[in-house]
Amino acid sequence: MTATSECHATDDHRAALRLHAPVNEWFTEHARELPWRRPEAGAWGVMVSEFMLQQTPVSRVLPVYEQWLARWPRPADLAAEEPGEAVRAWGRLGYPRRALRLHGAAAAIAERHGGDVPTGHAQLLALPGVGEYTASAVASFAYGQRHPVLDTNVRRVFTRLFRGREFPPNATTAAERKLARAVLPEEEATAARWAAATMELGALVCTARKPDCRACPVATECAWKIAGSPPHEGPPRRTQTYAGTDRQVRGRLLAVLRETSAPVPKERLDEVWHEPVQRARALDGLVADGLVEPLAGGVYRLPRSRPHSTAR
DNA sequence: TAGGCGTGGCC
DNA sequence: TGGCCAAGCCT
Repeated sequence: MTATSECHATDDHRAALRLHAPVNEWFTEHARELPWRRPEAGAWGVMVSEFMLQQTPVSRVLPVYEQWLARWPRPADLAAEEPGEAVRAWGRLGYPRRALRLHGAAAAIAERHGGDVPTGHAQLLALPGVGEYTASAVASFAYGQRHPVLDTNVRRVFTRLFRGREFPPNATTAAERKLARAVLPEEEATAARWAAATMELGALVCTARKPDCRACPVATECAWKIAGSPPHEGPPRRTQTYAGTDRQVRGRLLAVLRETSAPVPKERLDEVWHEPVQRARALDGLVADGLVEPLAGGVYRLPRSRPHSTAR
């Protein structure tokens, strides 16, 4: 570690001290009322919401979240269910492997943690589908712990505020983690609130396309705004193609199976895509992922057997 | 570590 | 219109 970078972190830390109060006060004033922020949501509600919100907008999560919590109010309720039912209830949220992983996480919680969402960051991280972000988010939002929470919103806010650039790098860097830790409030409850507040600021004000700097509580401190809001430089931001990809085929195949409780003959699945090689590859991929269960006689259904070990 | 993995709304 | 974007994870 060079002296220069140590100094940089210290400078960031000093700069951040002036930001904690205005950002957290802005959050008090402007935070959206979301069901997983209600006290009665509990840690399980927080965890379910975090899985569903991975790469998926709040507006589309809301109805599915309500149905999910009503049907499976505790981890053990979901764990006792067929994994295919989790995939079905996932509906059109996208990335259905998340449904399978949430089911696996519920099973692990039931088996390893007595049915209660664990409080330790390492225990959370060991659950299927829980990465660095989700473990920190659950520990922070559900249990009020002090963790750097680096999601796409926070990365963008910090990049603008402290680095003077419009967008963060494609992949999260060690420098970003260091920065997030350096600017984290010392006091536990303040840090947990800061995590939620910086995320909300990124979601509502410091947005990717049209940041509303007039509404920003720390606009006068923002390095990017002070620099004249220079446009993004460097490598183009990673974007995803979809039309014509295996993902689109997988989506169509799974949509058929979600809507049918009885096993579906392969001929019915063949109707969703014209190109046989890609169609077969997509179906094989779904089977390999445990999202589809092949039965004897060329029929398919959502998985009944436990597809994955809950160990990790 | 780059790339696979859904879906839909927005401008 | 179509590229961009949305509270990532996993290999």
